[in-house]
Amino acid sequence: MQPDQHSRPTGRTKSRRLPRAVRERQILDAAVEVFAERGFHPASMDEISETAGISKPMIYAYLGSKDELFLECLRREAARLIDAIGEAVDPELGPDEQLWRGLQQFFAYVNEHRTSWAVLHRQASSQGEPFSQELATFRSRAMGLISTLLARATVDSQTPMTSEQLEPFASALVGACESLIDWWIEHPEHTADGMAMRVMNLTWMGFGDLIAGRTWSPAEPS
Amino acid sequence: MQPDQHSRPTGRTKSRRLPRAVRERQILDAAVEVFAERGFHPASMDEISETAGISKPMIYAYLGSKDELFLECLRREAARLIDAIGEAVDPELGPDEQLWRGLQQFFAYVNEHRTSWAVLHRQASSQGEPFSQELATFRSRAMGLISTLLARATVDSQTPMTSEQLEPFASALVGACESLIDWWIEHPEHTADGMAMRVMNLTWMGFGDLIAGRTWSPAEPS
Amino acid sequence: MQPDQHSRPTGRTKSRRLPRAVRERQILDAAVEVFAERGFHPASMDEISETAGISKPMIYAYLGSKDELFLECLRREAARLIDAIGEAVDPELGPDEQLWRGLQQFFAYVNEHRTSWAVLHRQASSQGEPFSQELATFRSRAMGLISTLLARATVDSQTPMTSEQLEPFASALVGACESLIDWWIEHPEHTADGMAMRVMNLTWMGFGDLIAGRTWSPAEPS
Amino acid sequence: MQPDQHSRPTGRTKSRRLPRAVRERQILDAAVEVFAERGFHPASMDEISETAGISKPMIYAYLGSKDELFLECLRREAARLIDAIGEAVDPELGPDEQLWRGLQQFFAYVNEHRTSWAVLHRQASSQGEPFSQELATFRSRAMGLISTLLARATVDSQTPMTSEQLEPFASALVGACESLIDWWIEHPEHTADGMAMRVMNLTWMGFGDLIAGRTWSPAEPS
DNA sequence: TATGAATGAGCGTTCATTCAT
DNA sequence: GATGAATGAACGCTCATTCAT
Repeated sequence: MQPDQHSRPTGRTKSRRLPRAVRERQILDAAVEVFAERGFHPASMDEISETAGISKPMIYAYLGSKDELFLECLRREAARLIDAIGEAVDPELGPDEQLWRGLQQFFAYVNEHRTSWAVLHRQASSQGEPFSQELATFRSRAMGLISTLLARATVDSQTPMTSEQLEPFASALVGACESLIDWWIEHPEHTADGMAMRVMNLTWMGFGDLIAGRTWSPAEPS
Repeated sequence: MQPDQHSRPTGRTKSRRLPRAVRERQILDAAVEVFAERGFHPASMDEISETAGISKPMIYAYLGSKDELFLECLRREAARLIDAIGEAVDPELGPDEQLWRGLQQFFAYVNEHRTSWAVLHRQASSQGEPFSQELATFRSRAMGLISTLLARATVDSQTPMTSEQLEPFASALVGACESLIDWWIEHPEHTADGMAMRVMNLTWMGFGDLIAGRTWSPAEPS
Repeated sequence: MQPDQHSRPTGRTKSRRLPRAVRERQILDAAVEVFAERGFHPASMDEISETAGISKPMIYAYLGSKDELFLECLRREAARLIDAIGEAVDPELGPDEQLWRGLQQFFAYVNEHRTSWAVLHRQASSQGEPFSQELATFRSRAMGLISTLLARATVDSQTPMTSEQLEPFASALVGACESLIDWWIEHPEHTADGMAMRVMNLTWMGFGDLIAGRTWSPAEPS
Repeated sequence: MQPDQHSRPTGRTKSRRLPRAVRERQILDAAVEVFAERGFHPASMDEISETAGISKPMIYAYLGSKDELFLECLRREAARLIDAIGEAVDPELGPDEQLWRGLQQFFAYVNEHRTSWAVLHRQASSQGEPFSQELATFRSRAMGLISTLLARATVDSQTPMTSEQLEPFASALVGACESLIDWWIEHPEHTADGMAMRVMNLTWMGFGDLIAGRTWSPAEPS
């Protein structure tokens, strides 16, 4: 019926016999793409295997079930994001500058990896137990960074706060960022730095200061 | 699941042949419950019909397809939430007090209607176009309230801000609340007012003030 | 939900309490219309009841199941067609004139009652046993008329033929007419008489005569 | 049902994992059988898959939806019938002899493939647009053959007729054959050649000649 | 009498998953 | 190692039919 539809477009004839690591990367790339575009349930293993250019049995052999595949996507993308942010923060700086750098990097990363973020955040949060659990792990790592940072900043004040007390604030900060990204998608004319600045103004200064005309701005030439 | 919700009027004695409006409510109640527990796709019309105690054909006759049913759930729950919040705000008060009342009511409502909130927020945001559209409509209404409120507050300041400029801050505020709810679920020992207070401290005062030991608290006995 | 959609368009307020015969006619009219438009299986009892302006339980009370309803449609429409044709034939005339009159009337009837014909012929012939049986009954009555007519015509010839021998020819004649109607639908510019003439030319004269330029035409002014 | 149709090659020893082309043939065979026996709508994909000895998903993978499957049946059977007839006609012969051979072959084919014919004709003609369209295509090909044949025959006569003028006659001829087959089914004692002869007598000679005792018969020993 | 309300049963379709080669 | 072939199980949806009022 369809006689000559074989042979992948990319010159690789047959493309067989690749090392396992490469295959796994191909599969995960395709999976992230398809999960991001369709959502977890509507994404079919058929489409993922076609996108990856690898037959379904291979996917099952390498990554297990659809759930495990999705979890693996989650872990990889989360690690990438955390790494990107971690590299940007310099513990020598003041707390507001550290937060600022982290936010800068966060929005820059999301800007460049929209699909990753879609998989990571929106899809994972809405599916049941195994995934939201994984997402929670990632989130708590991000929140841990933030609350530790803030805790250190209060150490010398009159009312030092434990990192545990600061956890809900970190959570709220993360949520604020996630929500702002939705707004950003509909207002793409703003820059990543502009978005980070908004978060600083809201969470460092607060509406009280904003209303009074006091805003936050980064220190002299970064 | 919710033991004393409506209490079958006639002690389960074949209370069939109810008027349409009643059936529609039963169906929507069941649908919200099942969608919240399973998520949109995994929720099956069979389970919804069993939960509602009504056969599937009636669901289709009254509410249409699964998509339409979900949309209707969304609309009802969103309207309820918005109403609950709207009733709590008194335009005579100062902006921080208004925000405070709104947040109080919001967390109180969510506390009492966890399943509604799950349907409304997490499920709707992760499914495709027809639903995220509906959710956006609801969200923008909430954000409109907030940004208008803040805009009025800056009118007399040196740097008045338009409600449009304040929109991203409103979006971030909403996201912060949503995220805090996740944290709350894992720390249920806190009260709704405590949660609202945290949001006030973050968004009205900001980390800057928090670190310096300045916090927000409601006006004298309300 | 839809508060004021009652009250039939036709002034009859409520239209209740009509004699049974009238109800049955309404139902059959609607059924023929819907069966003709949709086909037997795709036609739903819901649509029939809506078209008739009568609730479904009434249909079941008066005409029985969907199958029985369709059979009743068949019987009524077949009787009408046979009657129309029977009235046109005058046993005093010659056989070709009788055939001609019958065909005239047949095409005239079909022209005016397309939906009836659709129900009668195309739908009935393709559904299973109970219906094709009914259709066969009708057909054999029509074929009986024709073959009797032809048999009488051969009585005085050298090779008289029994009406039984002529039956297959009658069947073929009926089939030719049915098929011509399909062609007619796509060439509606032709008149009913023109169609009848074609049948006469084919079945009375035959290709042999046609090719030789000999055609049939009705007797002097009818 | 048909005992000696293909004879499972390996005596039913789990002969799974067959190439696609073979499976497609099996599916189409089963589909034709079931569609013919039950009709289009009452035929269920379940029964087709059981009859074919193949699970439903394979049917969908190979042939698409129920509609597409039916269309494919139509195309295959129509092509077979047209081929069978086309092979029988010899353009060197006179027009009546050509028609005679074609009819001979037609009745012989239908005699051997009753189910095919049932699918082709009765089912396709009564279902909606996509199918009657396909049937019309097939029919017009058959009619084209006939009317061209007749047109050539009149070329040298006093009143030459275009193939377009002859189209309705061809249509009627086809309908006559179809209807005769119904009669044949109830009188199976007649031979295929006998049936073909009846058509010749009706359409080549006409009732006029028949009544007068003039009949058609094939040329000397064929 | 007349009907809105109600359902059992079934259909077309799809998908994650696994054999057999 | 790699894949085309294959399926059990389920899902969304509809329909003919009947009950209770």
